Amino acid sequence: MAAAMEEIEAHRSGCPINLTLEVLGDKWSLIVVRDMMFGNRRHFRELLSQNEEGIASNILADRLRRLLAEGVISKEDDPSHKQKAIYSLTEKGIELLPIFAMIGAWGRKWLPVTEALSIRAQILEEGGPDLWAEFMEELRWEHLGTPAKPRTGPGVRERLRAAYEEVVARNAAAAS
Amino acid sequence: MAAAMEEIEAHRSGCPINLTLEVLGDKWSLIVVRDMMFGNRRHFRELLSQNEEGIASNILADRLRRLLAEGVISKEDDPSHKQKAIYSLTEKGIELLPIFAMIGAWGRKWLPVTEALSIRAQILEEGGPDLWAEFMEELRWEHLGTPAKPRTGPGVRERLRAAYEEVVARNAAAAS
DNA sequence: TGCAACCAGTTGCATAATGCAACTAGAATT
DNA sequence: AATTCTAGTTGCATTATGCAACTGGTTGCA
Repeated sequence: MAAAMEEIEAHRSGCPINLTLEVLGDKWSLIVVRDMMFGNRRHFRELLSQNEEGIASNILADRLRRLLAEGVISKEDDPSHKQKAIYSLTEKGIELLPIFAMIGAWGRKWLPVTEALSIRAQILEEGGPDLWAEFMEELRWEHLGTPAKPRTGPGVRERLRAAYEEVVARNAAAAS
Repeated sequence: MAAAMEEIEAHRSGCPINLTLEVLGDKWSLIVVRDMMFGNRRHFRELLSQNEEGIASNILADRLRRLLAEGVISKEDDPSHKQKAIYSLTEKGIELLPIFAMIGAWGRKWLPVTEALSIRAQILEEGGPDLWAEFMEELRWEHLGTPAKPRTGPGVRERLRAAYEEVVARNAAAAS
């Protein structure tokens, strides 16, 4: 009863949009998940140093802590290095992919995106729910250790990465 | 040139997800848009008093100002009342609907939502892109003044509202 | 004409979140 | 033994949020 009351009073409302914003409604949480999902960053230092937006280490530590508490990500020891922690997406985190796809599509249409950084969003938008499902299966294999189906050719993330590299290379050539 | 530099330096990165978070990445902006979209709140006092989460007037004023500056909403005088302002969604704002649908679906699956406040998300999820398109057409008519197609029966928002009322009534009956 | 209710906010102040730079402490590498 | 790599922490300044009271004007009604 007391626990139930606390549960109720801990939230502004039981609206799914509000509850989602209570978990992810800030400027950094989804950036961290994005880097894990699309950039395959699994360690603290990768998330910190390779982050495009320049997240600060204390903010990153705080967000990892919160996402962990919310069950969006999980954390385990890296057997190859006693000090290394491996962060993984949970099923709850993996299922954020359709939200990213929609946000990416909206941002690409209405905001001043750069070509290189929005090519992934474009591919994800054009691929539609089938591609999202394929990517989510790939993420389950990588992050949850579920058995992977036999696949021919590169995975979704690899295709997204290759498209990104291609744009970067093309722009570099055009600038010279 | 200087303006272009400012444009570039004003953003953390040109990633569509990041740019979207710069506009909507806080705990209140999407709540305000949600109330305009699903609750048909068009005046300051409606948004303030009927808000489920208890938004404060200074926060509401600030968010309306920002959303206006970002072009997500528009503002005009109410001809029937000199002091009344009417807030409307722009096309940019209306096209947030698929994001709301995805966020609603995720929140409904993973967070402690209440039945009454999540029935709309359920209907929107079950209706899929066709229902979203129908709702967006309705919003264009209401907010942008585009000519409405002839329609038989209640609109999408009305159906969502009726479903909500039904759950509330059923729960009230069950509690007595 | 006067008064209450309504309108869109603003103001002041306390608390919380963010951002930056430097720093810690243990583990692996050379 | 020294350097580098690991995941963070700490202190401090700035900014955002939240609450409650308040403002200046408008409208409706007696």
